[in-house]
Amino acid sequence: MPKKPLKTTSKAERTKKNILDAATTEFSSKGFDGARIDEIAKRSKANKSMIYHYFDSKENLFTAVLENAYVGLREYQRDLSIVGLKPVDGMTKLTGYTYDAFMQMPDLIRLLNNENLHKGVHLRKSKNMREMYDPLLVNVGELLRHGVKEGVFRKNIDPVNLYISIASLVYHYVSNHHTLEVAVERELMSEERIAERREHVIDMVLSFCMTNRAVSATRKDFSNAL
Amino acid sequence: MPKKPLKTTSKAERTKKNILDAATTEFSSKGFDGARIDEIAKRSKANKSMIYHYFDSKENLFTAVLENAYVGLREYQRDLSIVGLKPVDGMTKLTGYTYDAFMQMPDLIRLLNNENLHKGVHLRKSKNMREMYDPLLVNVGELLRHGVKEGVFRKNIDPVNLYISIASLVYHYVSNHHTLEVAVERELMSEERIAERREHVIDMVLSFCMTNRAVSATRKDFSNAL
Amino acid sequence: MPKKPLKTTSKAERTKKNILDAATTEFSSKGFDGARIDEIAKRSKANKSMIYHYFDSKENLFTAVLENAYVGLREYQRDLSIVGLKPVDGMTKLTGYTYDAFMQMPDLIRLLNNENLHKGVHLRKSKNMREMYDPLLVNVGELLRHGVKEGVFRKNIDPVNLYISIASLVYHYVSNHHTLEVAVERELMSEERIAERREHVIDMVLSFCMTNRAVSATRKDFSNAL
Amino acid sequence: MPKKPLKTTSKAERTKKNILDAATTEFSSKGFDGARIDEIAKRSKANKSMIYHYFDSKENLFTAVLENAYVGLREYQRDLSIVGLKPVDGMTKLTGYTYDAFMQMPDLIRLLNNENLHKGVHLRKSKNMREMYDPLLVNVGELLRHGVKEGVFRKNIDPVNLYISIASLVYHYVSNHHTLEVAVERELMSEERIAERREHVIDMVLSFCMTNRAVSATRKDFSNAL
DNA sequence: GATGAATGAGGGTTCATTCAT
DNA sequence: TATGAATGAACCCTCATTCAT
Repeated sequence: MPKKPLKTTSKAERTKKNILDAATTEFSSKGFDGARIDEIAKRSKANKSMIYHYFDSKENLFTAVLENAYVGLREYQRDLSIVGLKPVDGMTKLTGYTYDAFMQMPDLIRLLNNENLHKGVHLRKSKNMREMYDPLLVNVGELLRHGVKEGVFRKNIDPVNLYISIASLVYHYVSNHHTLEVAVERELMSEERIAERREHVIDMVLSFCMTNRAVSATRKDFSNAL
Repeated sequence: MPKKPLKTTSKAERTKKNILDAATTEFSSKGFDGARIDEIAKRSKANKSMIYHYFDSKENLFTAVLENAYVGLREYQRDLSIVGLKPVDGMTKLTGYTYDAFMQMPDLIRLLNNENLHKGVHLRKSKNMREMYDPLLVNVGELLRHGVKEGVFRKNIDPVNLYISIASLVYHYVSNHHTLEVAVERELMSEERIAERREHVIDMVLSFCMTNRAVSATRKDFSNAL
Repeated sequence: MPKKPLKTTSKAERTKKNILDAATTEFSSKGFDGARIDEIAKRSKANKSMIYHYFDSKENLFTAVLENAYVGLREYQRDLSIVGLKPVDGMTKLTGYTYDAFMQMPDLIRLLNNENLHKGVHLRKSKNMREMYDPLLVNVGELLRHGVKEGVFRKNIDPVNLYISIASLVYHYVSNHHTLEVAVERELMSEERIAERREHVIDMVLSFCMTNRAVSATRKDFSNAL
Repeated sequence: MPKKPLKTTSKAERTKKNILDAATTEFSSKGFDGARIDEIAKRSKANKSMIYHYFDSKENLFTAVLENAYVGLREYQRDLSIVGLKPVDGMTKLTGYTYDAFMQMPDLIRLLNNENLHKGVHLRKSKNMREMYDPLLVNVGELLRHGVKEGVFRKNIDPVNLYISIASLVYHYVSNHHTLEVAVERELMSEERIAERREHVIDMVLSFCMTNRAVSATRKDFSNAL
């Protein structure tokens, strides 16, 4: 008779997980420098020393958090299947899916912003992350090639820049909505606005890629917006 | 013969300016929480107490820095004239100009990221900044209207979302290039890449706005990019 | 056999106690504003952070010190028994005992002076202290009533004012002896003077209360004192 | 023809006076360590450097303030005349007058408390103050002698201790009313209470001095006070 | 005599990290 | 593996004092 049940996460692992979760919340809401180990300990109900036992230092903990969040994104992205779709449908789905992904992961966005503030040191240090290719990037390339072959997408589109643009259009809206709201004097995170933005981004990406753009018939009239 | 030269900024003002400059560097490179008052003092060659004499608190100093950088951007933007230009030329110039502006102001971008981490509290608190409308936003609206009237731009484009998109395409590249570089395994801030990106962004904006897109004939061939 | 000895105060409690003791010395000798946390840390051999760990702030530490000293006084006072004594004897004992108490607690006196400088904010904030009635006050009332009933004490004496007077006669001598010494050009804290003062205070209180004052036959001759 | 009018306080003197007044307020309300030079400068509308010009240091300024307040008290006391009064009337007047004096000078009381906290260093250092004899002390001695000669006052009363007692009964009430109020749960500084206390103190002093005490017929009934 | 700018030591407080059990 | 106590460097901020004009 085994002492430990097989399929159980050990107490140790649970503690570690709790710490990681608490750290994710703390780091993403306060940034690396604003985050407090004490707070992470309190929130994870772990003893402070445990954090050092498992993660050695604040820096390492941050890296672990970042890695973890990154994996989450990649996993989310890998759930998307565009096989068998026509290029336009694929691009639409891909863009929308990416949009949804980031909308659901504001934590990751804040972590990445922080990482950029620190010039990407943690990301660069982590072998895991460097080796984790981005499915979005691969998919964009794939779709572009298909689309070009079928004549629906323009030639000469740099997939890397397109990838960056899709990410930009999606990411920036979540990342900077606080300051954007002040500039545009409009609330941006209401359900309606979020849906509108989704349409807009897809429209933008397709307009850019397609040789003949089919304008959505259902589009709202913005002629009096400003 | 006057004792004092006429065009002298007072010593006090110079000190204040030095502090503000040093603080801009420090805050934008380390973020609010990572920034050190001691470092600002050292860099500005001012005594630490002077900082408090002129700015009362770290928080206030940050607000002053943000405000100052914001004003810089607005002034830069106001130098742009699109009067008399055709809509397409205007939009091209506007987008390119915005791109250049942000490329030259990485500090501001980091400050804004930080401000978003803190949910925009400083920005919202500052009456000055809230009242400073964004020329880009106004110009985008203007251009869209003209373009629609002349039949070169699509109807039904939301100027606010377009404004956000232009900002996104430009801002994100500067803001997140460290993490993007890891993802796309490409160096992004070389002169060549920066120029390429500029083209790309303009292309994207025009593709989106125009009814009949004129594809740039000189566009590079990216078919083997990935 | 138990691993831990039974009567051990935990290490934490000992540290806390050390801090409180050191703080009492520091606050009572320098006042709230003159007291230095660094000094308290040094004297208590505790790390400065421990002070904040246990007491949160200088203000709270002061309150704790005051409370602690107050409790000390009340405990001292509660040791006094006047049951069964005749009113005059009781009043004599009570006054003398109070005198002795304050003589032994110059720290408390300085703390109270400081508290009065700060308008009693700490005292008023502390529920504990507000609820701690003063045995002296109760006893004075009791004795007066008995004495009046037995005809040895005058009617119409306000116990509150009498209480205050006893406290005044005792307290002021300890509290202000430095300036008094300059005014009267007499050293006041010698054993002899202290004893003399004790007699004087008791005499004063009795003179005030009694209907027929019995003049002490052994009283010194002061006719050439000045 | 003189440049300066003779009987005018010069601007310099006025500045000095303003500083002294502001310093008195500041020191008496915050104590030596709690007082702020900046605050004194602001309140006196003098430049901070002027304070150092006239008074050299915070310490010296405090001494000047104390000296000044002391002189005020002495001057007040010197206005009292008891010549020609019968001993009992004289003692009554003297005590009442002292009571009134202290009631009007809470600032001085706080300064003296502070001085005692600092063990009287400033007072002892000031030759002026050490040489300023206390009229109260002289008068007490005088009255006692007359009273004894006329047979209305007891022999064997130590004038120094009596002097201290009168001061105690008066001073403590003003000095410690904040903490006393908490202890006796009674508001102490209302006009009525102040008047009551005055009666009480006089009664106490006379009871102590007189051979045959005449009990005031108008005395309130306190038998239910507690 | 008066002003405004500057100085530097140090004050209260925080926080990542380690030690002892 | 886990706990609680302790550490020490450093952080933001204050304040008495001085300098230059």
